[in-house]
Amino acid sequence: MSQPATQEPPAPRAEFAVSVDLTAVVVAVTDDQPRVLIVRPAEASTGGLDALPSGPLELGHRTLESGLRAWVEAQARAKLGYIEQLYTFGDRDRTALKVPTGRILSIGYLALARETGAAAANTSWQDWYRYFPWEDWRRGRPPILDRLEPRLRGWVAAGPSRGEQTTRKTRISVAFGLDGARWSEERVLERYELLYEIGLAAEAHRDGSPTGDPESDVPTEAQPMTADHRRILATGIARLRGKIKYRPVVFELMPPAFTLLQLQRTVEALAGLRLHKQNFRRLVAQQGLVEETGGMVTGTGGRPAREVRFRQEVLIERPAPGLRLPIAR
Amino acid sequence: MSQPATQEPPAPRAEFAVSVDLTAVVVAVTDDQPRVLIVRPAEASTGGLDALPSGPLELGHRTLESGLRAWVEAQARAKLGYIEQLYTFGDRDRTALKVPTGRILSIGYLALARETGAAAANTSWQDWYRYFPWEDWRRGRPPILDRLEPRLRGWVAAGPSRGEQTTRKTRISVAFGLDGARWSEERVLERYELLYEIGLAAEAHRDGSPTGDPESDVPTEAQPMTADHRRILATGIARLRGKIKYRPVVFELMPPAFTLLQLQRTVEALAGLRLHKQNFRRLVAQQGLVEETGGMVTGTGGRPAREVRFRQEVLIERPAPGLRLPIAR
DNA sequence: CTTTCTTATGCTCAAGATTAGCATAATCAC
DNA sequence: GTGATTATGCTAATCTTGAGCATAAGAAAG
Repeated sequence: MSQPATQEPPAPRAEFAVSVDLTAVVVAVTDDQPRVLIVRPAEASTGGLDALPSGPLELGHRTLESGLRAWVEAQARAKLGYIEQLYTFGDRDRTALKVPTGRILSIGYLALARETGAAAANTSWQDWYRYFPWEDWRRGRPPILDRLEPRLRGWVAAGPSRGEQTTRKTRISVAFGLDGARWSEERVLERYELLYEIGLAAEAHRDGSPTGDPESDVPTEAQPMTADHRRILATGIARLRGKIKYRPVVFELMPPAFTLLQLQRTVEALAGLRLHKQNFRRLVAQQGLVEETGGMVTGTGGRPAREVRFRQEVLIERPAPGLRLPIAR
Repeated sequence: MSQPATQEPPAPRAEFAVSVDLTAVVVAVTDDQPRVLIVRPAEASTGGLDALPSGPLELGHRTLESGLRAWVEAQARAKLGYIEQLYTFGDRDRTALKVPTGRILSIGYLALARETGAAAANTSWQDWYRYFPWEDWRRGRPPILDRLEPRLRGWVAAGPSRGEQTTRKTRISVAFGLDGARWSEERVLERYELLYEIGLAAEAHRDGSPTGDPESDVPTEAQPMTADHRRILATGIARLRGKIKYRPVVFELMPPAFTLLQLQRTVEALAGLRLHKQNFRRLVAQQGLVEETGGMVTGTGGRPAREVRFRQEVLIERPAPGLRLPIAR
C-alpha cells in the first residue's frame, strides 16, 4: 500500500497541502426550465468556462454546510433553502489544475432555491440541459443522441477483446437505454462518466485523457464546465431526480401556492420526461401531498385550476412521501 | 475555484492545516448477524474506544477510493468488494480532538465484504447492534426503547416553547416510531443524531455538549466509538438499509451459492426486521434476482432447500433490482 | 418406524396501486 | 360563438402486495 516515505505507522502523518473547495449545485425551476446558478468570471482561473459557485473551506466555518451557505450567499446574493451534501471528489487527475505537492478536494452540495429577480453580477441562471442536452426527453428522444449513438457503438467495437466488447455494450445499453433497455432518468452521472471515459466530454481532453479524439467532441452541443464542475452538476441532477420520488423536495422549488399542472411541469423539467396528467394528479392527491388553498387560478389558457399548497403533515403521515413518476408513453 | 498555494488571488485563501481521514464501514453478515470491522488499538489515540478502520489521505493515492482500499486492506488483511462513498464529515466541534489551527475531515465509505476466518491482529468483527441496540427489531421491539422513550419524552417536555415542544414531539415520533408513527428502519442516522443532540449518546458529552446529563447516559447498553465513527457507522447502516431495496447489493455479502432462507436471514439482519417468508420468496423469484444452481442443501433442519445463485442478468433487465421488504407483522 | 418439529414450496384471496384512456367542464383567443 | 386548451371526474384491466392455508420432505426423539 502507499506510504509516504517518512512515515512509521500508526503515527505522525506526512503533511501535504490539501485544499478543500465547497461547491454548490443550486437549482431553481423557472418557466418550466430547470436552472443552475452559474458563476462566469472572465478570469483566467476558469479559462472562461462556466463554473458552479464555490469557495474554499475556511477555519471560520463551523460546519461544512454553513461554509457552503456563506460562499453561495455571498456570490449569488440569494438565500438558500434546502441543502444536502452530494459527494466528495478528489481524483488526482480529474482537473486541469495539477498540483504536484498537494491535493484539491471538492465537496459538492445540492441546494434548492427559488429564482429571485436579480442574480448578482457575474452570476446567472442557466438551463441545466445546456450542459447535458441528452438528458431532456420532454419533447421525445433528444436528437443529439442520434449523433452520440454511433460514437458509443464505435467505442464498443473498439474494445480490445470479445469480453470487453460485451461489457462495453452492456454499459452503453443500460446507461443510454439502447438495445431494448429502458431510458432511466436517474443515470445522469453514469452517462456523463461514460462520455468522459470515451472521450466525448471536452473535460476529458483538457485533463489529458488517453482515449478519444479531441476534434471529434460534441463541444458546441454540450457546454463543458471548469474543473470537475460538470461532474458535480451531473451528480446533483441525478440525486435530485432520484429524491423527488421519495421526499417532497420539489416543493422547495415551488411558490407557496401553485396549481397541479405547475407542479407537474416542474417535476417534468427536473426529470426530463413527460408525465401522464391524470395519473400524476391522482398520485399527488392520494398521497396527501397538497391541500387546496380555496383559490382558483384563471388565465392558464383553459378552465381555471384549483390553487393548492404543500401539506406539511405528510411528513409525519407517510414514511416516503414523494412523486412517483407516472410516465406518459 | 481551487488554486494551488503558490498562486495569486482572486481570493488568497487563509491557509490552514486540513487533514483528511478515509474511514470505512466494512460490513459482513455472519451467522445471521450484521458485523462491522473494528480496530481496537490499546492506544491513547482512541481512548481505548472502538474505531472503524481508517487512515489519512496521502499524496500517493490516485483516487480517494484507492486510498481507502489501501488502508483497510493493510489494517484488516481482507479484500474489499463493493465500495461506495457515504458522506464527508467536517463539523469543527464534533470530535474530542480539537485542533485550533486546523481541521479534520473524515470521508466515510461503505464497503461490503465476506468475513474471512482470521481478522488481522487488533481488528475484529463486531455485531453492529452493539452500537445501536435500538435498531434490531427482529425479536420484536427492542427493550432498550422502553428505557429511552421516557428520556425522549422528557426532552420534548423540556422544550422552551409550545412550538418547540411540538417540533420535538414530531421529531421523536417520526424517528422512533412513537405515537402511531411507523418504525422506519432507514432512519438510523436521524435516530443517532437525535440521541446525540439530546445528550443520550456518550460522544456528545465527550465533545462537550451543552445539553444532557453525563451520568444519565446509556453507555453500558450502547457502545460508543471514537471520534465521529459511530456517526459514520450510522450513516453506513442507513445507506445499506436503503440500498438493498433497489440495488442487488446483498449478494456481495452472500457466498456464491445459498438458499433463499439464507438470503432472507441476511436481509433481515441488515434491516433489523423480520420478513414474511412466502412473500419474500415470491419477490425474489419474480424479480429474477436468482437462478437455481441445481443443487439441494440438506441439513437445514427441515425439508432440503434448493440452492440458488445471484443472476447477473437482472442488472441489464431491471432498472432497480432490489429486495423490497415484505415485512412480517 | 412413527410421531413431531422444522423448513421448503405451491397457491389463493382480497385489497390496493398503476396504466391508459374516455368524457365532460370551464376559460381563452379570435 | 367556435375551436383550442386546460381542468377534472371516472373506469376497466392489470399488477402488486399483504396474509395465510396447505402440502412436502428431512431431522430428531421415542
